[in-house]
Amino acid sequence: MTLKELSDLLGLSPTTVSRALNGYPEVSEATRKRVAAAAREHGYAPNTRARSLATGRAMAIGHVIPISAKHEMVNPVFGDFIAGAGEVYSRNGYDMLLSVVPDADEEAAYRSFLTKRNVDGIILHAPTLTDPRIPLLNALGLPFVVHGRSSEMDAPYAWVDVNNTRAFQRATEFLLDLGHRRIALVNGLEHMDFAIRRRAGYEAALTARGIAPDADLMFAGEMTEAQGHDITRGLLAQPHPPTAILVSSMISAIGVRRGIEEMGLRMGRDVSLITHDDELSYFRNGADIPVYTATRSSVREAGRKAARMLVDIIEGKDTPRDILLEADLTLGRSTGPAAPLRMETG
Amino acid sequence: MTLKELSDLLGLSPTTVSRALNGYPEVSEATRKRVAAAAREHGYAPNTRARSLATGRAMAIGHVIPISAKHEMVNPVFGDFIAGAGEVYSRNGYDMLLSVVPDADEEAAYRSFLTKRNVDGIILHAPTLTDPRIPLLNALGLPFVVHGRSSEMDAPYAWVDVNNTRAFQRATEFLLDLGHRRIALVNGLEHMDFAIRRRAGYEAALTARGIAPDADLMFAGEMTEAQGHDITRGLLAQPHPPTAILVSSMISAIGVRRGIEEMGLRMGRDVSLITHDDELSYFRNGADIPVYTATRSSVREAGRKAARMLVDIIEGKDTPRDILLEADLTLGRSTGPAAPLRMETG
DNA sequence: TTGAAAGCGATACCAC
DNA sequence: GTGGTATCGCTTTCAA
Repeated sequence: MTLKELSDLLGLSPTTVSRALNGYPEVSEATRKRVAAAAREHGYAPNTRARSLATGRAMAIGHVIPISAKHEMVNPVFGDFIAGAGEVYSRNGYDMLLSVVPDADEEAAYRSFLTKRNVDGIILHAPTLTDPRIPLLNALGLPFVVHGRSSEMDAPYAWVDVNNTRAFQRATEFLLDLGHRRIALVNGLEHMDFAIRRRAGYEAALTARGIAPDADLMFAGEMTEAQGHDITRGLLAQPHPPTAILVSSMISAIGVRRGIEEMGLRMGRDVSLITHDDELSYFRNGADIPVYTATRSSVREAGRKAARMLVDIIEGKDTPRDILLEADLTLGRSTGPAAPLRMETG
Repeated sequence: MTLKELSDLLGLSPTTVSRALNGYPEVSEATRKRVAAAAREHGYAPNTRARSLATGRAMAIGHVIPISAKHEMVNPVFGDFIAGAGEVYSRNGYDMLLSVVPDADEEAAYRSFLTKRNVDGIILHAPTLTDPRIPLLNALGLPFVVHGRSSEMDAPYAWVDVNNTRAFQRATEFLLDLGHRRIALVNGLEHMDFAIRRRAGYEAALTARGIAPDADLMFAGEMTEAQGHDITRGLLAQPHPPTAILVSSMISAIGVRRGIEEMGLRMGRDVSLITHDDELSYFRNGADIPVYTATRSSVREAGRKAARMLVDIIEGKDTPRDILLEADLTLGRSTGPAAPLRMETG
């Protein structure tokens, strides 16, 4: 069913039917009702391509998911972010275009979005400390919102981020409060902005208590099961192993747990663990003090916020240009008795 | 830069330029070279929307990601599947359209793809035992490939699946070989086809050894951290707890591990664990016998295969209509000494 | 309040 | 081997 067919059916011109359906004011209420009814009855929906050819708007938003050429693994938080963004898009009539590219080909992907004109804007994922994609997109004139920040980039850009620094600072403080002194950090690759911030939070907490960050306890790498596993085995084989481990990713944490198990150690007694984006990562001590890190639900919320921001920018609406989400674990779900992250005092 | 502008520049007609760019045979080699050079130089790329309006083909493929209305969680395997599919699409000039919808609205999403005509085909995710979307898509006449199967559906359809039955049968046999007799199953929701198959494999292995499947050890639910956690705490509090747990999902397994830790038990001694889609899930006994389950890499491979199949179907090429992948853990990565999944004999 | 007609940017048929 | 032109389905200006 096309607009023309529908209008023939109604004995109206395509013009009028189009106006009725798109809420133009000059159509009489009676006509509008009649048109809407017929459209519904015959299951009419405008052809997206024809519409966007006519309007010059694609009604689609692009997400470029960079995947590591080495490990070919997709960070699972993308799934949650995208789910959040998708909600907002569908409510606003936008499609979501996903482009999965090896990290090297990213620039080509953006240019292709521009030249093919199939998106009205894009969401930038996984920004580095000084991300070259930001000036690129600014130069291309394609509206965009960054999921995360690019701290050393001075060009202005819109962003949505969780407070990584604070999350890791709080988590570290919490472990310190329990009496831990040797706390390891299993982090993402440190050209990533989020990883830098996480380490900064971790170091700030240590330093504030007069503990010098120990390079032997700090690790950065791609967040895979194998990474967590290998690092943990190495750590726990040291003469002075850490008593607690702070892990940047749910996936790495799987490996960390495996490593601890393989060494025959017991969680919460021999070693304690805080994971950043695990939905179950609520850790409480006896006094019910929450630790702040990001859960998968909060990533989803970030997706919603970023999509909202981008849609507003595209449509010329007034909108804040940056949002910092406090990823508060009190949002997390708490079932049954909590595991103590205790420090052995014996 | 549009086709018209480019052709004016070259002193040719848009027709000729279009033909040159699209590899039509009647263009002279000289012209083709000249056109290609000019196109490259001026960064010309055809407007996707105009092209697909003219050809009637969208050059895009839709994925509908259903999210549970209750938990709002996205199964992380989608990320891996989509990464695999994305590779194939971009190599073949297709875009990927993602539609994230609450499971209730799925049918509307398909119809909307059809009426808006913005995809040439779709990938169906997470099929149930008799999935109503299959006859729906058949009726709509939209080409599709199912990621998984719908066992009790008799209509023909194309699919790509991992061998869930065999994976769980092998994993169970492996635990039985180690001496385990009380093996729990933490499964996905059992209206899902994959969950039914996994249970079937598990039960087949038990039955073959003369062990009657015990309903008290079998659980089905949404695969979240909380699910694994809650079930595990319940299981381990029983008078006769299982000595091993077979878990359908990496995410549930995070909760299972938490549960085991919280009960103060030791992995591999008090309880053993096999997880289905964890990249580190290579488990070996002393004799280096691999256990077959699906890793994230194999899901990615499934994504590639499904995309390839769908593209071939859309383009009218000859292609197999079903592929069963053996998800072989020997594909998995093996670092360091493996953890024994031993059975205590004391 | 409604309609006719000109694009939007490509492809494809038909002449030459 | 090349070019003119209708066409895809819609929006939008201009007239009525």
